[in-house]
Amino acid sequence: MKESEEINKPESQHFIEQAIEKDLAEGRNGGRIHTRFPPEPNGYLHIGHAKAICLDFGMAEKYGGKCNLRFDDTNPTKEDVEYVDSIKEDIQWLGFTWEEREFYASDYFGKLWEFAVSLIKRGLAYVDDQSAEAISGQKGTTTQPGTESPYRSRSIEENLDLFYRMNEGEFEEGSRVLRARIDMASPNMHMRDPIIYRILNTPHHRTGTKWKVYPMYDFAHGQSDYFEGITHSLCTLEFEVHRPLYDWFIDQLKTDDYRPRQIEFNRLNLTYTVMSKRKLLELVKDNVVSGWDDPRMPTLCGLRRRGYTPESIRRFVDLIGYTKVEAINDVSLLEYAIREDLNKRAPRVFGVLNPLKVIITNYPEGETENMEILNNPEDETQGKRLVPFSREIFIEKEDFMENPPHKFFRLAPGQEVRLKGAYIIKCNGVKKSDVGEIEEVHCTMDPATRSGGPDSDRKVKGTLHWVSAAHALDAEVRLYDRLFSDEDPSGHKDVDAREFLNPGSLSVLTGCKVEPSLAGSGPLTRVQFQRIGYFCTDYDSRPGKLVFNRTVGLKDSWAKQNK
RNA sequence: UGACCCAUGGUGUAAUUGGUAACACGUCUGAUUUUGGUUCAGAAGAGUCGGGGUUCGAGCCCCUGUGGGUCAACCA
Repeated sequence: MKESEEINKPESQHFIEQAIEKDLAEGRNGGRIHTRFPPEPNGYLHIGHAKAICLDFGMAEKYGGKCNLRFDDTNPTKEDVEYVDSIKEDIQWLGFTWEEREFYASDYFGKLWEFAVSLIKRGLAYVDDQSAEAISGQKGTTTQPGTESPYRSRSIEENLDLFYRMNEGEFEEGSRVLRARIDMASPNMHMRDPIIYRILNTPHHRTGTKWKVYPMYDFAHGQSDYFEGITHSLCTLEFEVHRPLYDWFIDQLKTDDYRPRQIEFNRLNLTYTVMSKRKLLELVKDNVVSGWDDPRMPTLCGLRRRGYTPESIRRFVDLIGYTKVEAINDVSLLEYAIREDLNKRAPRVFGVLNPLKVIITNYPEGETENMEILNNPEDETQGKRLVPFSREIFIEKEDFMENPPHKFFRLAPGQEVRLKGAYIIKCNGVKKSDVGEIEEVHCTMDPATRSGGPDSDRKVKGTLHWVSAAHALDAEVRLYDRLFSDEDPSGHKDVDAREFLNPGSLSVLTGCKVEPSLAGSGPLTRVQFQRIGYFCTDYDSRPGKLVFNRTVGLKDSWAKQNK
């Protein structure tokens, strides 16, 4: 039955899978599939990278191939080992492995140098002595062809000599570059004699001061693919115009039938979320956030600390798909993915964000009962826990109203509610302070309504969570409205990320009370506080205090109704 | 006033490659429920950017227009 359904409903493939299967069918590259994930170690990975990671590793997995991890470290001025380590950690956290295939573009500096020399010898590259301004001035515009550099037809010997001397440290940064000799009139700007090597005096995090010249992205990426035997070089849409140049270099390099192929897909955009690495770096450097792993950040480590599971992120990526459309994905889909996952795995516990004391006047003073409660009603294998109950408890302030509107199902004078896992109680009155604030709610309980008791199936309008005042643990809770503010920066061009990370998106609640069963729960323990939402214990806890980050809220139709 | 890419419910994707628009999220009902959660049942919502053409038949092919994106870093 199930099988026939699967047969009738074939998995639809995205265009990249189709392209790969076509290549496979045509026997290209000997039927090999080999991809790579090529981050530049200049920042932390964010959820946008997760989309690329899932594709690169996913395609290799699906088609019995391999996926390399390759750090695209051709610009020492921006890169650092700190980032290398975090990137590796995040990929593994997502559940992928590159096995022993950890590579660096800088591994190929020697080969790249030789290839450049070979291009010079073939008259396909030359040293240009002009300034950056002069070169860009000659580039022409998108509608007008460029003009040729006066150095374009230097002799091979002179080019060779100059290129060697560039790498000896004889010339200043910016004084000379090596350019590919292609076509200054090409309608594609990238083909107008692109710069392929520049002089940089910053020491490289891996090769130190060995090199004085460094290859540009276009002169490193495709060749690195070629050196590694990559068959499918998957990248984002903005590299589409680079493809002719990618192919041009491969043409000059290849010696047999093997050739890597670049395929572009749409990058991940999320509503209300700033995704630019440069802007995220600003937030970190200016201490607007506590670090790359601040739970408000869309970085993988930020999401992790916020309580997102790797499964939920992979599921989300799966849901949004791969196309060539510049899409903006709604965060609600991400939130759905984490809710779906946590709903299955997170144990339910009681917690009270804004405590309101309830005194059960007919409950004996000093007595304590341990209520046995299912950790997850949908999954009995998660067991039960004992929650202490006593005369004085806390409930959520929001769960009591002195003058309730119509259809308010919770506690109010004269109204009955069930305390989940315990008794049905009825409110008889309140005690107010001099200024009229409600300090205590006075209730009576019905012993026969204890969970499992004779009258336990009596229907009441609402069920509240609660925490015994004497047993409750202090906690600090951080609520995040969204990753960023209500205004949607994803549609804006050059936004200042700070403007969108408004302080209102984070509120820190102290004086919160949680169930004693939470004592000693380690960092990144994910729980669902009944009626409040899904939370994650933070490793940033201070001694003696439990700190929770809200992962995502519950769907709350009552709140929605009353907006 | 160029090259390349893109256009399907509010959002993201599908459509056996030319056979009469499907799925998920979101939204809205209703039922169950010791979480106003979950689960379950159901509904509304696009006729596929416009205009031509080919065809018995077009979301898929062709032409043309419109709209959007990318490209003129010694960044990746």
